[in-house]
Amino acid sequence: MLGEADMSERDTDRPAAPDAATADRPVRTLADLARIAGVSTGTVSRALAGKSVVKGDTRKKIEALAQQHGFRLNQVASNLRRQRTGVIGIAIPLGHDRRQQVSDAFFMTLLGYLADALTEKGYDLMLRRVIPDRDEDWLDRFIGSGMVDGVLVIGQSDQFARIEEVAGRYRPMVVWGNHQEGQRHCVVGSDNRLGGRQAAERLIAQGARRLAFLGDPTATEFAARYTGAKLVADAHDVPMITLPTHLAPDRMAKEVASHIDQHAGQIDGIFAATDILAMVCLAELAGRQIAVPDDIRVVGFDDLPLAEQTAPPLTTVRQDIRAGAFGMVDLLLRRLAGEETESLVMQPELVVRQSA
Amino acid sequence: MLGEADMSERDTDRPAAPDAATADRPVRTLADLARIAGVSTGTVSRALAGKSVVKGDTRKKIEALAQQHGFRLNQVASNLRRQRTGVIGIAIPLGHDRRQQVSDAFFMTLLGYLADALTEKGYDLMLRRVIPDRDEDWLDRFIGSGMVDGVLVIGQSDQFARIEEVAGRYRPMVVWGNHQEGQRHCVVGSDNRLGGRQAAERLIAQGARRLAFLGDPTATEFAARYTGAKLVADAHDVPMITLPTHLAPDRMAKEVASHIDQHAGQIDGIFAATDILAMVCLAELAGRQIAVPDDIRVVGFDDLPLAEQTAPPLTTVRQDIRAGAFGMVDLLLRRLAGEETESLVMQPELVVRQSA
DNA sequence: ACTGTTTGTGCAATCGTTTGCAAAAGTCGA
DNA sequence: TCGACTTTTGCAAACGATTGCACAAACAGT
Repeated sequence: MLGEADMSERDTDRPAAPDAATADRPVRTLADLARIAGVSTGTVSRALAGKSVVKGDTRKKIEALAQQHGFRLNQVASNLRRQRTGVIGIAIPLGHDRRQQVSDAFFMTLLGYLADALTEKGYDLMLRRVIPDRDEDWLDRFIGSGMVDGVLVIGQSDQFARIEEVAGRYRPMVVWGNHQEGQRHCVVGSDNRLGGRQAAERLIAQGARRLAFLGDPTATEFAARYTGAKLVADAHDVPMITLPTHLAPDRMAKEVASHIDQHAGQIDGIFAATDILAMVCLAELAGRQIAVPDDIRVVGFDDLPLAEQTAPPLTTVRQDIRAGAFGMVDLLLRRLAGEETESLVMQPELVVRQSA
Repeated sequence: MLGEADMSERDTDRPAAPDAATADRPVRTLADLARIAGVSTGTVSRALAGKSVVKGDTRKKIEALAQQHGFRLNQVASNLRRQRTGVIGIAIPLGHDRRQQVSDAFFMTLLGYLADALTEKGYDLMLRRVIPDRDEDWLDRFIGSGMVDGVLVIGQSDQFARIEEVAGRYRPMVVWGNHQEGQRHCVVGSDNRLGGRQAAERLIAQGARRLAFLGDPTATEFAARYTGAKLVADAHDVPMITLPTHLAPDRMAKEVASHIDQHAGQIDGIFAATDILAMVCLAELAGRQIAVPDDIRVVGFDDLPLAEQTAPPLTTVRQDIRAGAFGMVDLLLRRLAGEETESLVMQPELVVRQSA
C-alpha cells in the first residue's frame, strides 16, 4: 500500500517538486519542461506537437505539466527552425503626396475581411504601412525579412512596375488592384471598366444628358472606371466632363464643393469614383438644395456598408469586397502550396437605390 | 605596379568571383556574405548593425556587397537572438454571440491611427482577431508566443476580469476601453459618462422632452454613456427609455426600424450609443418622413469622419480617436521602457452640427 | 534463446543572428 | 626594436525549438 502510494506519487506528484520551483523559475523553455518531466527536449517537442509517435502515458504527463505550468512554445524559435511563421504580411502602399490615410474606408473594409479570412485559415496578419517614395525597396524588405510566409498588397498605388518586377521571383504574393493585359503578378479586383459602363448606363437611362466623372482619373483603377463610363457616354452622344479630386479626407470636401459650385447648372449626372466621394457629394448637394436624383443623379462605386445609409440611399456599383478578400486569401494559400494561379477579376454589379 | 593592381583587385574585385556565384546561390545569410567578403560573420553583423566599432573600409565593403547581392537580415533569427521583435500585437476580442465584425467602423478607425502611430515609432503591427468564448487563454497565448514585444487590446468586450488578471503579471499592455475605479490595467478611453451627460444636455437644450437611448446598455462603455445621460434626464425631470440594439450590421437596421415604428410618436430626442447607430437611425427616420431635428433630435457618439456627411450632418459627442491611438502607443512604449503609467481618460466634446 | 519487427526516446545538428571574450593587428613613444 | 595601448576582428556560445538518425526496449515468431 505504501508502495502503491509511492508509485502514484512518482507518477503524478513528481512534478510537485518542480512545482515549488515554479515560484523562482517559471517553465519557459522545452528544456525546462523536459527537465521536470524527466525526458529529453525532443520528446517534449514531439509530445506537444502531437504529430509524431510518443507513448500515451508520456504524452499525457507532458501535456499535464505544460498545462500546469502555463508553458507556451516560443514561436520565434519555432519559426526559425521550421522556416515558416504562420504570418501573412499586408502591405499598404500609400502615395506620399496624396496623404491618403490608412484609415480610408475602402482599405479598412477590405482589411477587416482579410483579417476574418486569414484568421479562419489559422494565419496571423502583420500590417505594414509603406510609403514607397521614401523607401525604395519596401517590398523586398518585407519579403526578405523572413517574418512572413506571404504577402498581400492592398492597392497598386504607383508601384505597378516594382510589383511586377518582384512577382517574377517571389511567388506567394497577391495584390489588390486593377488587372492589366499581360501582367505577371496575381491580382484580385473588379472589372473596373465594366463597372464604369454600368454606372454611365444607369445615369443615362435615368435621363441624365450631361455627365461628370468625380475623382482622380490618373489612378489606375479610377482610370479604368472613367474609361468604361466614357465609352458609354460617347455611344449615346452624351458629353462627360471630369472633375479631378484628391482622396485625402481634408481636401476632398472643399474640392467637391468647388466643383459643384462651378458646374452645378451644367450637369445632371455624376459618376463618383468611390462611395466616399459620392457621399461627400450628396452632402454638398443637399446643402445647396439641389435635389437628388431629380436635379442631379449620383452613382457611386464600391457599395460600402454605409452606402445604404446615405440620404437618399446611394445607387452604386458594387464590388464584393468580402468575396475579394476571401479570394485573395484563397489564391495566396494556393500559391503558398506551390500552385500556379490566375488573377481573379470580379464582375461588379449595379445596386439601384435612390440616388439615380 | 603589377603588385598594386593586384592589391586593388583584392580589395575591390575579390567579390567579383562570388558575384558569378550569385546566379546559383543567392546570398541569404550572414555566413554567405562573410564568405564572399572574406571576414567572419561577427564582423558582418557588426558592420551592418552599424553599432559597434568596425573599420571604415571593412564596413563600406560589406555594405556594398550586401547592397549588391540584395542581402537582408533574417528578422526571425535576429528576433530570437535579441529577444525582441519590433512587433506590437493588437488583439481585438469579439463577443461571440454579437457577431461584431472586425470591420466595425470605430475599431477600424482606431486601428488606422494605431498603424500610423506605431509605424512612426518603427514598430510593426500584428493583428489578431480573438473570440474569447472559444479560446480560454487568448491573451496568454498572444503574449507568451514571443512574437510580440507588447500588446494593445482594442475593447474590453466581456473580458474585463481576464485582462485584469493578466495585467498583474504582464506589464507591456494597454487597453482601449472604459475606466473603472481601482482597476489595475492601463486603459485609454473617453469619459463615457461625461459624454452621455453632454449628449442629454444638448437634446434637452434643443427642446427634447421625451428621450430615448439607442444601443445595448449592457456593454460597459455604453452603460457609462447611458448612465451619464440618465443622470441629466432625471435632473430635468425628463423621461428616458432605452431601445436595446445589437451592433451586428445585419441586425442593426431592422432593430432600429422596429424601434422607430414602435416609439416614433412618443419620443422627440434620441441619443445613439454610436455614430453608426445614429446614421442608421437618420436613414430610417428620413425614410419615414420624420424631420430631423424638428420632429426628433438625434445625437451620436464617436464623431467618425463620416458623421460630417450625413443628412443632416450629425451632432455627436466627439472622442478624439486619433489622440486615443497615439496615447495608447505612447503609454505602451513607456511601459516597455519600464516606466509606470497611469490610465488616460480623455474628455469628450460635443460637436454641434444639425441633427440636434 | 535468438533474430526480426515495432515503438519510443535520446542525441546532436540545424535554423541565422548577436555578442562577450580573447586574440591579432596597428599605433606610438621611448 | 620593444612594450603598452588602442582598434579591429574572429571564435564560439547563446537564443529555443525541430527532426533525421541511431539506439534501446518490448514483443512476436521460430
